[in-house]
Amino acid sequence: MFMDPQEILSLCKRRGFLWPSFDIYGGMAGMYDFGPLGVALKNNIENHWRRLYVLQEGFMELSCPLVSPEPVFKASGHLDTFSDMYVECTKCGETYRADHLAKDLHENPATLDEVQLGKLLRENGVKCLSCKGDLTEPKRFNLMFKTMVGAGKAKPGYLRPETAQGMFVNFQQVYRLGREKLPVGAVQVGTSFRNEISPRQGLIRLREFHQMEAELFVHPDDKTWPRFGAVKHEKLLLVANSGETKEITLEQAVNDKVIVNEVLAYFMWLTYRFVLDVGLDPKKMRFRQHEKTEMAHYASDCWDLEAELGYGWVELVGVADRGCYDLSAHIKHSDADLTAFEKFDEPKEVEQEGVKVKFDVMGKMFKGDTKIVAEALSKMPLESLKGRESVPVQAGGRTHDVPAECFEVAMRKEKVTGRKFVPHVIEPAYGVDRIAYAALEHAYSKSEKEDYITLRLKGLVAPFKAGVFPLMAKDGLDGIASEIHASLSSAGMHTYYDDAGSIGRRYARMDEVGTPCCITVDYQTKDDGTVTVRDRDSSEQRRIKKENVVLAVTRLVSGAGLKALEGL
RNA sequence: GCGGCCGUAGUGUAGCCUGGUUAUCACUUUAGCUUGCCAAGCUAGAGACUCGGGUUCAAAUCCCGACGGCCGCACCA
Repeated sequence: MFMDPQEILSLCKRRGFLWPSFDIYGGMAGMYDFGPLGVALKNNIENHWRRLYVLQEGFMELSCPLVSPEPVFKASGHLDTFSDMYVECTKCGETYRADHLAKDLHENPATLDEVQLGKLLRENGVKCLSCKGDLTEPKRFNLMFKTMVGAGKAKPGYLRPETAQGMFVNFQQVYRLGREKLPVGAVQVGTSFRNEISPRQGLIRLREFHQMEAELFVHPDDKTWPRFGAVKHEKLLLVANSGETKEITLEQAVNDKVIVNEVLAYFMWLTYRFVLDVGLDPKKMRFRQHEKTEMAHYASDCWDLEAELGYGWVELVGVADRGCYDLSAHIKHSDADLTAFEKFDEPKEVEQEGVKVKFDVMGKMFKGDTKIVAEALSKMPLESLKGRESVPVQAGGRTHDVPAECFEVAMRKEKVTGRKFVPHVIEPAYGVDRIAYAALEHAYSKSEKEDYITLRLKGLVAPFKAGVFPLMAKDGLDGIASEIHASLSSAGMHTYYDDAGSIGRRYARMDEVGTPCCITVDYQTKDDGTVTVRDRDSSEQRRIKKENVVLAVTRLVSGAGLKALEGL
C-alpha cells in the first residue's frame, strides 16, 4: 500500500507525536520537536535497543559531550571531508566540486583555500563542463556546526556529526573496564548534528537528530562471535553490490563471502531482530550492501538496513567493518596508545643491543641537566656511541660532551611476552528518528470506508500501554476506573484515563495513537468485580477480574493476544 | 544552493483569477445536557489568512522579499 508521509506527519502533529520546531517564529528546516507521545515512542525504542546491546550483548554505555574540540574532527577526517568547496555554473546552475575541476592544474588542490582555488580556476579559464557558462567563486560548505568554546582566546569547537568519536577517544577506558580483553564494545545514544544543505522528508533528514551507535572493538584476526552459532540458520534478505539479491542464511552468507565476516553478520542479524521487535514490517525491510565506490575507503564491508517507506527505500541502520581506521587516526593525531595487547603463547627471548646510562657517574657531572642529557643520549644511534671516549649530545639547546664512563652499550636480553595491535571496529549505527518514523508508518492503517485510523504499534513501543475508562462518569464507575488507572501507573505503565464522551470515541482516540488495549469499567463491575479488556487490533473484548488488570495489560503489551487472558 | 509547485483554526479545506459586510465548511476541541460498549445527538463556546515590505481609500486576494513545505537536480562523511 502506498503511504503518503504527509498523512503520517499530520497525525503526528494532531496527536502530539511531533511538530515542526519554532513554529511561531516561522520554523526552522530540519528540526522537529517531539511531543509527549513522540518522546515516549522514542524512549521505548531506545530502551529496547539498550536491552539488546547493553544487557544482552554486554556493551558499555557512554555519554559524551555534544561539543567537541577541533582536533577530534581533524583526526576523524570530518574537518577535511566537510570542508569541500563547490562552484556553480551561473548559467545552468550545475554544481561541481571545485577541487575536482582543478585536478589537472595543481598537484594537490585539496590543500588550497577558496581564494587560491578560485584564482587558479579563473586563470586557467575553467568553464562549466556541460554548458560552458561562467562559474562562481568557490564556496565552502561545512556540514558541521561550528562554535567557540570559552571567551577571549576561545578554541573552535564543533557539534558532533556522529556519536562514534566519543567512543573511539575513550578506547583506553573501555578496554580497561572490559579487563583488557577483546572483543569489547561501547554504545552511545544521543544527539548528533549535521548542517544539511537542504533538509527534507520530515524525520528522514534532520539537522539535529538522534543516534544509537555501537562500536565493537575486535581482534583483526578473530572476527567471530560467540552467539553466532545460535542464529546462523536465520535468513536475511541481502542486496549485494554484485547485483544479486537473495535471501540466505547467515552461515551461507559468511561462507560464500557475501558478508565479509561472522561478527558483521551477527550484528546485521541483531539489527534485523531489533527492528522487528519495534514493529517494522519484515516485508518492507532489506539489507543493501554499499557499492565499492560508496563505501568509505577504509571500510572493508558495509550494509545498510533499509525500510520501504512513502519516501522510497530509506537507510535506517548502517553496519560496517571499519577496520583499524578510527583508532589508528586518533593514535596518529593524539599520540595516545589506543592499542590492545595480546600475549604470545610462549614468551619470546629477544636479544637487543641498547645503551645503559650510568646515572651515578653522570649525575655528579651533569647535575640538573642529567635527566635531559640522558634522555637525548639514549635516543641516539648506537653506532655513534660505540668505541669513543666522549660523545657530543644535543640537549636543552646546548651541546654536552658526555664521557664514555657515563654509559655502556651492551646486548640486553629481553623477555617479550606479547605484542600491541590496533583493534578493528565493527560499527552498527542506528538513526532513532528514522526508526521511529518507520515504526509509525509501518503501523499506520486506515479502514477503506470511514477513514478510521489505527496505529498497530507493538506494545513494546506504544506510548500508552492502556486506556482506562468508566463506561459512564457516574454511579461510582469513575472511582473504580481511577483506582485501576492508579494501579497500572504504579506498576510502571503509562496509561490514559478518559471519562468524557461516548465510549466509541474514546476507543477511537486510543486506536489512533496505537494504544494496545483499553480497560472499561461498566455496571457489571459493581456486581462481580470484572472489567472488560478490549484489544486494539481486533476490537474484541474479554472480561477479567479487575485485580488482574496489571497482569492482563502486561500480557497484551508483550503481544500475547486476548487468548492469553484465559483464567484471569 | 538551483528549478517547479505551494502556504487560510489542531487537521483537512472554500474564498484568491475579477481587492470591498462579521473569512466558508467539516472533523477536532471545551462546557453543559444526553448517552448503559465502538468516532451518536442537542445547546453554547474557543480556534486561522506564515512573516516583512510595497501598490491601493481598502489586501487572505495584486507585486517584491524572507521563512517554511512538497517534488526534481545536487549533497547525504
